[in-house]
Amino acid sequence: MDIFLKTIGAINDETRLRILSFIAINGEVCVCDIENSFEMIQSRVSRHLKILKEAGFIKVDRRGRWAYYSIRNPLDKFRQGILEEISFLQLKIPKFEQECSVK
Amino acid sequence: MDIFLKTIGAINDETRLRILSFIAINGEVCVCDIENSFEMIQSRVSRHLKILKEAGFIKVDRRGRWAYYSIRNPLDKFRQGILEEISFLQLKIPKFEQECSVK
DNA sequence: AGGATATATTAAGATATCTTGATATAATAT
DNA sequence: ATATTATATCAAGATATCTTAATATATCCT
Repeated sequence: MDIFLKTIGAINDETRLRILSFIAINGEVCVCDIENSFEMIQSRVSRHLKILKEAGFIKVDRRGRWAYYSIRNPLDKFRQGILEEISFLQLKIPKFEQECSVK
Repeated sequence: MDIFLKTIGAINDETRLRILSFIAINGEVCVCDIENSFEMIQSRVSRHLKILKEAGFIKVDRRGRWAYYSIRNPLDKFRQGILEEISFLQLKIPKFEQECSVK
């Protein structure tokens, strides 16, 4: 129940839908990639990633000073269905701008 | 997109999850049945029903002075999946108390 | 060690959602 | 027509969520 509302709450926000789609499309991305691609301030991105992670959609892999986020795998049927539904939406997803982790 | 967030927003509330389950379990129910069964004031019930209706989960059939709400049928795969998921939650659903439409 | 960089957390204001109580509407009953 | 009943809507306060700016933490580089 609690985790259900957490899951639903996580996708009840357009910013998070766009970030989630962005990750689904681009695979493993670090916080600064999202920051640069979406032109959002860091604390905002970080907060949304945390909510998506706690809702079970994404996982984080820390390597060096970077935190790489990606879709959790395997993903249960319910979240998978949600991801599919989100993929049908006409969300404005920015082009991937790699600025930090490779420079 | 808009309708997606409306759908998600509708189930992002425990009260509405319980009302939705109640309707799924009991079939056609009128506002006062929900009012009595849940011991909630009328305006609150009415508001939540409106949100669930606008999110595409339920429909209303007005007969006489009563408004009968029931699960929309047919229901698309996505909303169907959500309903199923909700049915797995251990929600406290009150016993159906029929007080008005038959008296 | 000290500085720079990437990310996380916190605090405060802005915005949205929920609840209640009051009022409006519409159908029925007298 | 007037009163009653069922439902819907509105307004105001309470609560939750989102955004930004500031600060904390942790890693890397020299």
